[in-house]
Amino acid sequence: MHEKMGGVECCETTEVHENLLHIVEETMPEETELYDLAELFKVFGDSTRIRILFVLFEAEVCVFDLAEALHMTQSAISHQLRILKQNRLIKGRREGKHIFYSLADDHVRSIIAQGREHIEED
Amino acid sequence: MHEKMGGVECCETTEVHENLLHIVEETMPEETELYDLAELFKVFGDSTRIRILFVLFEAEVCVFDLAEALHMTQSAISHQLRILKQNRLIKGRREGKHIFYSLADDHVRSIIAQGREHIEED
DNA sequence: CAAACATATGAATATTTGTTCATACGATAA
DNA sequence: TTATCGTATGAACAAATATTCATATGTTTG
Repeated sequence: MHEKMGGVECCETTEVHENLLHIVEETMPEETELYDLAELFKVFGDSTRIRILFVLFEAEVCVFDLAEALHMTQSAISHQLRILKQNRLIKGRREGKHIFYSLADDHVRSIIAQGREHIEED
Repeated sequence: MHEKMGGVECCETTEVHENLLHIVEETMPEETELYDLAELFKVFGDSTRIRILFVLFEAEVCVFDLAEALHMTQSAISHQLRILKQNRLIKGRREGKHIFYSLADDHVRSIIAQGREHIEED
């Protein structure tokens, strides 16, 4: 009887499968939200961007100073700022020739804080 | 006088730079922690792994059932489980031929929750 | 023991991604 | 306006990564 599932043999009963599939169907976010979530965390998944965020934790800083503080090219920083801005992690404010960047909201702080907590476990 | 900074001309005074560099030096985590942080978030930065985690939010599940629930190859799932396990986001428990996977701790839940909150802003 | 099942893993491939280089854009000052 | 400064951006290249395929490992059953 079990072999009639199309070769599927894993686990004891088919009930478990149906139950799981049902629960997954109910609680799994929509395809677009899953994609956006992954996209968001991808932004945090680069040490250069993380370092930029740590600087912006302390002050509102222009591109040039960010580049200097992190010992990186203005272009490299600018490219990363663009990604951070697109994902609404930071925002830019123009003041003459400068553009000063700062955190967009406090989720950035709490997400990174949670990450640090996880890492600092033994 | 400003030109003597080695061509550096940005921003009004050199004080700002020194101040920023000092603050950054004080508050920036160590190189290894920054790398580990980025590495952790990189793990969340893939929709397949996110989907696996959402399944494990609901139940302890074996590899085969995960593959079935997510309509993916056993091999693809296994590769991703390895990454999740290496970063201590999940843990495996052997029971006969099966290996049941579950969340390692609650940081996983809260990190993803924070991510969803950020996304669900207008 | 051999056979079957559940899972893991190495190699190969296609795609994604971060940095560099050159250049363009926008604002200000002369 | 022209020159200069601060920033943005497109193309190119190298490095990282997710999936597939084939195969190996480990466990149970006959």
